[in-house]
Amino acid sequence: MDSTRTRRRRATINDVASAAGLSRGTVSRVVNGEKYVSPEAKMAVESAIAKVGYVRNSAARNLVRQESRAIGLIIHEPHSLLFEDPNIGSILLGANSVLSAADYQLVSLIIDTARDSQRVADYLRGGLVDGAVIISARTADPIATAVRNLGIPAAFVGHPPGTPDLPYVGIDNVSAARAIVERLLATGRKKVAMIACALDRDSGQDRLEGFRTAVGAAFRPDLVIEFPLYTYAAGADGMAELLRRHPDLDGVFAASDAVAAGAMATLQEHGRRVPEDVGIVGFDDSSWALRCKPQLSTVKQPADLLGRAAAELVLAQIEGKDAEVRMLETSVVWRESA
Amino acid sequence: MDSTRTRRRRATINDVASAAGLSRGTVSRVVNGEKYVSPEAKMAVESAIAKVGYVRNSAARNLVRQESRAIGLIIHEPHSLLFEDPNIGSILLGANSVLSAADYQLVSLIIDTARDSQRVADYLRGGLVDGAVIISARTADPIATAVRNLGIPAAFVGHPPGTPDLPYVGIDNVSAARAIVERLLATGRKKVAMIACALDRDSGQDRLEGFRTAVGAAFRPDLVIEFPLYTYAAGADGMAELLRRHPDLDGVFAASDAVAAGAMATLQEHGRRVPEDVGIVGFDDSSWALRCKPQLSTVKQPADLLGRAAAELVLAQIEGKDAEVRMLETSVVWRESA
DNA sequence: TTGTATGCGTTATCAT
DNA sequence: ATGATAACGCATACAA
Repeated sequence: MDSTRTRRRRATINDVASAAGLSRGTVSRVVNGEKYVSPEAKMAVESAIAKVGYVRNSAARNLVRQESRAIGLIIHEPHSLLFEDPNIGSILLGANSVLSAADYQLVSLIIDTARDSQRVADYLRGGLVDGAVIISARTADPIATAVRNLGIPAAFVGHPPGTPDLPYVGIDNVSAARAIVERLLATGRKKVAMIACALDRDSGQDRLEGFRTAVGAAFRPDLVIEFPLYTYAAGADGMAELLRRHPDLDGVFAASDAVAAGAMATLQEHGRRVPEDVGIVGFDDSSWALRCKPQLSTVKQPADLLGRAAAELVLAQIEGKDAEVRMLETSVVWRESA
Repeated sequence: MDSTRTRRRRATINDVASAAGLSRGTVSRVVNGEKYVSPEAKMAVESAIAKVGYVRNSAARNLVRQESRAIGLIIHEPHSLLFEDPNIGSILLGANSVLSAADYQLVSLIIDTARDSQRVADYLRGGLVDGAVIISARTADPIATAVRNLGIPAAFVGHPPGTPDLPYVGIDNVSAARAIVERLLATGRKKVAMIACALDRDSGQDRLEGFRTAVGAAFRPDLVIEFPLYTYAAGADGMAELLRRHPDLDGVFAASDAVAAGAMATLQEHGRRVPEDVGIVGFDDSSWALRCKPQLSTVKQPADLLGRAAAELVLAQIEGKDAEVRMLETSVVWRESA
C-alpha cells in the first residue's frame, strides 16, 4: 500500500476552525448549509476543509441530533429464497427508492444464524437506525418481537400469523387467486382442481378461499389437495394424486409457481398436453414461470411497490402519523399454460 | 397503537446508576462485562437495567471508541440482476458468516442512482463502518474511487478494469472459461459459438478471452454475439441469432447458466437436440443448471468463498496486516448438456 | 472494587 | 454574522 493510504488522525471541526481562523460554530453552519454565514467566511471554511481533509463524524452528529437518518431492512429468509426469489430484490429496490428520496439511508441486515439475530437486534437497539422494515416469511420470528419491544417505527412486508401487531403491507391473496381462477374458467374449463399449500399461513388460506369463491357451486372438496409447503415436490405429487382421483380434470390452480412447475411435469409425464388437455395457472410470477414450458400464466405480485409501501409506512411513523395496513393490487399475467 | 409503543426518553447510563445507587463507571463495567466488579454490584446494576429499560446508545459508544464494528457491503447492480444472480446471495452470506464470527455487523448498502452513490459515500465517510466490501463494481465506478480516497480498509469482489488498486478476490475467468470450452471441444464439436455478456466487466471480458484462447485458430468474430447483461433473455435471443447466422453450429458456450438456459430453450424450439445436435455449456453452477433439461455442464464458481475471502481481506487490514489479492479455484462440473 | 473526571466531535442555544 | 458554551451518552485513565 502506498503512502496516501496510511491512516492518520481524522481532521475534526476544530482543525478546520483554526485553519480558517473562525469558530466551530461557523464551520458547522457552513458544513450544514445553514444561513447566516458571510460569503467570505464560507470561502475560508471551504478551503480550510479541503486543506485539512475534513469529513464529518456521523457518530458525533447522530449522538447530538438523536437520529441517524437510516432505516434498517431485515432480511430473514431461507437460503434458497435469498438465491432465487427475484421479489426480494425488487422489494429492496422499491424501499430504497422511497427512502432515498426522503434522504434516508437504507441499510440491509441479513439474519442467517441465531448469532446474527442477536447482533442485529443489538444494532437496531443501539439507535443506529431510526426505523426498520422486516421482510420475513417466517412465523413467530424472534427478531420481529424484538423490534416491537424496541418501539421503533417498523413495518412488515407480508404478515405471517403469530407476528406482533405492527403495520404491514401485503397483497389480497383472496381476490388475486379468485381473479386468476376465473380467468382459467373463462377458457372453458369444466373441472378445475387446486393444489393448496401452507394452510397454516394466511397466504395459503386466502388462496384457497379465492379458489373456492371462483369455482362457486362447482366446488368439491376432493378437487383440492393440501400440502404443507410451496414446493415443486408438492406440485408433482399432488398432481399425480389428483389425476388418480379425477382423470378427466381439465384445469389446475397451483398455489405457487414452483408448485405449478411440479404439477406441469407430472401432467406431461402422464401424457397430458398443456394447455390443450389441461390448463394450469400458478402464483407469484417468479422465475419458475418463465422456465416452464409452456410458460406459466400466473399472478404477479407488485414486489417493488411492496417495498415502497413498507418504507412509506415507516416514514409515516417517524413523522408521527399513524400507519395503516396497506393492501396492494396484483395482476394476472397470462401466458401459455392456460 | 397501544400505550406500550409510545416513545419515551431512552434511559441512559446515568438513570441506571442512580437507580442502582452506584456510579456510571461501575454500570459501564457491568454492561461491558469487564472484571473488577463485585457480585452484589453486578446484581444491583442488572436489576436496575431491567427496571429502567436501559439499552446502550451505539452512537455514543462508537464516538468514544472510534470504531463501529460494522462493515459495509456495497451492491451496485442493475435492477434485473439484483438477487436474480444467485452469486450475489451467496457472496452476501459468505461475507456475513465471516464477519459474524468476528463479531462485526454486515450492513449492505445498495446503489441504484447517482443520488444513492453520493449518500452511500457519505455514509462510509462518516465513520459508520470500519471497512467495506464492494461487489460487482463496474468499470470506473465512482464509489470505488471514493472508497479508495477515504482510505478505509476495503476489498473488491471481482476486479473491473479501471478501478483503484485496492485488494480484491476473484476467480480466473480466463482459464475457467478456457477449461470448459476445451472440454466441450473434446466431445468432438467442430463449430462452437459463444453468447458473451457484460463486456464492461472483467468477468465478461475474461470469459470471452478464455473462449478465444480455447478455440484458437477456429475463432471467428461472427461466432460470438454480445449482450449487456447475463440474462435468460440474452441467451434466448442470442441463440436465435446465432442459429440464423450459423445453422450448422454444434456447440455453444453461454457466459452464464441463465444465459445457457435461455439458449437451450431456443435450441429446442428450433428442433435441435441437446446434446446430440448441439452441445451447450454454461458458467456459475447456479440453480439454473439443475433445472435445465438436460442438466447443464458448467463451471462451478465458489461464490460463498468469494464473499468470505473478501471479508477476510477487510478484517486483515483492520488488524493492520496487509491484504493480498486472492484468486480462488473454479472447477468444471460435467453433466448432460454436452 | 468503586467513583470521578475528562474527552470523543457535533449541534444548538444564547450572547455578542 | 459570529463566537462561546453547554449538552449528547458513553468509556476510560486515574484517584480513592
